[in-house]
Amino acid sequence: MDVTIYEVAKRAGVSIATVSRTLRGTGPVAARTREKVLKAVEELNYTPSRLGVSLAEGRHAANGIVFPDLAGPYYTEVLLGYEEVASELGRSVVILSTKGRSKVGDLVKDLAGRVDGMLIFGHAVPEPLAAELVRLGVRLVFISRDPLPGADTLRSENIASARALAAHLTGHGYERFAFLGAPLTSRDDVDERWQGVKHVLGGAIEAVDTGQYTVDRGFEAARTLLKGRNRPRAIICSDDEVALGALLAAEELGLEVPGDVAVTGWDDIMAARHARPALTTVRQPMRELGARAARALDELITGTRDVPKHLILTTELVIRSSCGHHPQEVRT
Amino acid sequence: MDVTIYEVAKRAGVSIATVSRTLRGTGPVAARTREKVLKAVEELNYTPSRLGVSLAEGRHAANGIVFPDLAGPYYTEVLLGYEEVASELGRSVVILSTKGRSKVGDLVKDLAGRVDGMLIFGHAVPEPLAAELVRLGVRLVFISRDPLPGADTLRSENIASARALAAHLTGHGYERFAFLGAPLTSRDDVDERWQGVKHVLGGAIEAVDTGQYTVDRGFEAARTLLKGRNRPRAIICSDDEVALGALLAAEELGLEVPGDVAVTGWDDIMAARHARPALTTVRQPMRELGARAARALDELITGTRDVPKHLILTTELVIRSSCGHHPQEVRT
DNA sequence: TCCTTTCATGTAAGCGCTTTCATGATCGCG
DNA sequence: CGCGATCATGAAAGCGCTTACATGAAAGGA
Repeated sequence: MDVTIYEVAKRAGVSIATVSRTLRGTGPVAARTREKVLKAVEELNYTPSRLGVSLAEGRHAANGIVFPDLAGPYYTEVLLGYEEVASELGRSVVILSTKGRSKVGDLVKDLAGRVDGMLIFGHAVPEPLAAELVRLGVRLVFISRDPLPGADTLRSENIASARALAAHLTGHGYERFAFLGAPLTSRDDVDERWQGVKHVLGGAIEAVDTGQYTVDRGFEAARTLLKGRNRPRAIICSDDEVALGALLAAEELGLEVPGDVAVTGWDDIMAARHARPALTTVRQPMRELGARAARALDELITGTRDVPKHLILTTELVIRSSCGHHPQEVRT
Repeated sequence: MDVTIYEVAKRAGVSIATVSRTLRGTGPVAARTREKVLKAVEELNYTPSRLGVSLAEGRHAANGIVFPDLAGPYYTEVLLGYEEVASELGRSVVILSTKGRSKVGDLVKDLAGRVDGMLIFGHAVPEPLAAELVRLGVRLVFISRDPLPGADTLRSENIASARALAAHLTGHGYERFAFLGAPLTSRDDVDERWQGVKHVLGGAIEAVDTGQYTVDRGFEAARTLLKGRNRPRAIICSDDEVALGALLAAEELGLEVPGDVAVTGWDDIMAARHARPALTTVRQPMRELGARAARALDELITGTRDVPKHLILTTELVIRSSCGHHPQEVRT
């Protein structure tokens, strides 16, 4: 990768401006000259340096994405949608995970210096840093976060689907509930889910902290809960991973799901579909989230739009067997 | 992000060389001068342009990764391990998916121009392009691919674990087998798995094509197979996703796993653990693969090593309930 | 034939940063 | 006191590329 435009120009017997014009199609080039240039390019196997192009153009042709941790299918699916659209738009995707990293501020700013804009997940970046990035004029789209002045936000709908989920469970006749995976911050996705189910179930539901939204933490908290004196008839979990943990706990304690205790999740990840019983959950349009984020960012980067936008994508209740028996069981 | 080193230099009343020296610690700077520079940096909120630094240094401080498609937990886990080590080494990670993309060659070369080296999965990149990248001097590590002159390769062990898996199944007394998910290319991971089990089972096993290694394809092929006249007693699957499809097929046909038909997978993804029955599989050290790839690439990039290396990481047979009953069942 | 327009091409100035080398000042040693 | 070494700093040259603007040639129209 050591050939420069100067060598191509010399071999073709033209100026570097003509080489650039030929390759980029930005100006007139005589047919014969064009042939000479393309021949030299081929012989020398020349590919323009991304660095040189980006510096000269003043743009990186790249998008950043910052997430707390890629572990968990939710983030992966969003990344997939994001990368696909970014690539269609001619941009690379540079990733950064912040979990367990020191000097997050430096890492994020370094990333900002490499890309034309960034997608940031919820609270992967602390509030003061988020505000600073906005102030610095970085083009930003936040996912699953309250609207922030100067940046786009994008999230999935939580409250209505949480209400629908809770209503569905009451339709099974259950009267005592627990919400596993209490919200860690206010106004984030999980808090909205909690608010939604609490709206329907009121005093019939209590929130139980898991600390993190992982299978292991879900398992531990559910085991403690199910061994207690006040065992809920149904456990509504913050997300599918916590729900998978709850399924494991029920299994270990010899409890039937949904016969003894119903369990629901959120996200509709692969493992939720393949668990037995298959999890009733709420499907998030994760790829769509990523794709929409990439398009929103494109508008900001190209200057097509400079007024921040706040989008909410719909979610969908997915009824499977973990919440209870249904008169007409369908294949999951 | 518009502040340049010239503005900092002007405000501090020094040259840009002194600003650079101060920030990078590459040469002597008087204490008083240093204070003036740092003050200016703080007041102007200056962060060096990644582009400028990279062009001047002649290095990108970034690693690339090319995969066929991120869908499926296998790739995600590798990416996690890779990104973590790359970040420790002060490098960003730029991702590229090649599935369904036209002009893969251009995309990959563009990526090569943005990074100091790349990790490429198996056959995400066609053979001629792989050879061309090597010829161009790109620092490369391939995962799950036969040794290629001039590049590192890294893979998980397949044959020995496949043999162990097949031997375990014969220990259950089964005599008729199918291998679901026939190899698409020779000498790749799946081919090695097939060779391993065939070595043990010989004429007692036949390979069945799925076309792709997905749940849906596994489901279709397994349904056809299990409805046929020559139903195997055990299905060894190329990977966990195909195996999950086979579980679904058995379920739909009212067959008990492992009572009527045993099923095994490969990878040990989350969904394999949470399926019921939980899948017997072979655990790939996916994160370790990614981490090792990042370290190998670092050696090539820094020039610590310039002789290609070929590594094989061990895999581990994980016995769960899908292969048959065991005298001492353990929690999965 | 002359003038205007269009095509084609090259020169030069950046884009933002790093670093080599030259220079001046100061300090220490003989 | 003079010389050599060390410290501190700035000027200049790139790193690889894009593109505005100037210039010459050719073509077309009056």
